[in-house]
Amino acid sequence: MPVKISVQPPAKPRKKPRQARAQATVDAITQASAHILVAQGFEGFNTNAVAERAGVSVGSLYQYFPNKESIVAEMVRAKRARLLSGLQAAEVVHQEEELPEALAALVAATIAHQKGWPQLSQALDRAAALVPLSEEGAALTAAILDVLQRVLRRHAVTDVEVAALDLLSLCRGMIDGALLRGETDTAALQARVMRAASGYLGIAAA
Amino acid sequence: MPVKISVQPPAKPRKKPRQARAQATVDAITQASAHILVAQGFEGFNTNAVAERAGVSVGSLYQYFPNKESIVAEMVRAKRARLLSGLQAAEVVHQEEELPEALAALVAATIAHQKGWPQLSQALDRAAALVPLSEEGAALTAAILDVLQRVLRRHAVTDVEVAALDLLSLCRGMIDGALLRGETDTAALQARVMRAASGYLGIAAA
DNA sequence: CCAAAACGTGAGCAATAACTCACATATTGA
DNA sequence: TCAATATGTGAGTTATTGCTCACGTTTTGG
Repeated sequence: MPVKISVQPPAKPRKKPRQARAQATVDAITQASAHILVAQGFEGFNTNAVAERAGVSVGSLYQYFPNKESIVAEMVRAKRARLLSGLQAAEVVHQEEELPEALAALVAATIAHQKGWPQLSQALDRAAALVPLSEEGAALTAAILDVLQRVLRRHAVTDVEVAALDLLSLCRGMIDGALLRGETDTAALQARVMRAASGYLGIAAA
Repeated sequence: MPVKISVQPPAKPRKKPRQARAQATVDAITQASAHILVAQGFEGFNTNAVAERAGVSVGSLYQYFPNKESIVAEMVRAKRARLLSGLQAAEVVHQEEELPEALAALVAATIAHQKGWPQLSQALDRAAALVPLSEEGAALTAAILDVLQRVLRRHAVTDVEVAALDLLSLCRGMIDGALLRGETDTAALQARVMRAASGYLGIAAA
């Protein structure tokens, strides 16, 4: 049994869809992948099942994705990109306000981001650890942390690197847990997360 | 493609090891499983690899575990049992003290529990979602929440059910994140977690 | 000492799944 | 109109892996 190669080029690129029907095929594949990831996890995520559920042939799948990992990698990339947009928007809008308000905006953006389909959010987060991400995917992760660090630094928080990581872990944990057990009152959730985050930073909640 | 059967009896039991060498075999299997889970995740966790790494034959493996899921289920059960012990001990020792001190003891127990081999802790937490746990495993999870709820209730915290879940998510997230990125200063970590938890509960840190 | 029970072995069966390829159909641009 | 290009197909190849079973070895109890 040969040991897994430590790092290999994340994915030899395949062709991009040029016609509308090709884009529809790609969309069907990612949709089907989402459903299967939620239902079965990365275990049980196989290209034959994805193709069948998407209503396309495996051959079509491999025209646009070089391997099954790349499907997940692309989904993770897209999700990270959406979160980053949300956070950047919140950062800009609340640029002039005090820390509690700015933080509240970031937390709200994170909750909104996970709220749509929390099971998929969780499945992708788990799967992200098992596949080689694209360069862009990794860069997005760093950019997300950057936003948080910038906001904290602007408000004179000390030990910004650790604080950003801690706050991200804290929020992810609480939000994920609450949404997965079916909580729908996002205002209440937001308030609870803010109590914890404010306590961490030693400030009063907004 | 037949749909996965929703719920089947978690595991038909196999024989228990009676002689010392049999116990050694079982231990070798769980040790090997730990290494493989850490290195490859539940993906890449296969019985042939486990047996080879353990230095036993697959046949021996299947004498004590009815299927590969049951190996993980047993590891999860054992880990939950250890955490529960730690929490119960902390609960008893700090029974007479105020909430900040009692909470600090619980947090310390949780950190100590994850500290030994954080990668394995994380791998097991992830894998736990993918295998049917034994009844005992599920009961242990409930018991862990119970300890937290008892402590909170004793100190007149409101909304104990939600608070217990939130605190558990919050701690898990922060502790996991910090230990996985190699943090070794557990006292500092404990202080940061306590700031967040205290803020959540609206009390002063210990 | 010896039979029965416990333990250990590993080749190999059957199922699954990643991925290819030879070929068919649809669309486009001139 | 029609070739070039894009897209779609799915049976088949190859490798992996969960698990069994027929058999050998070690330990135990009387």
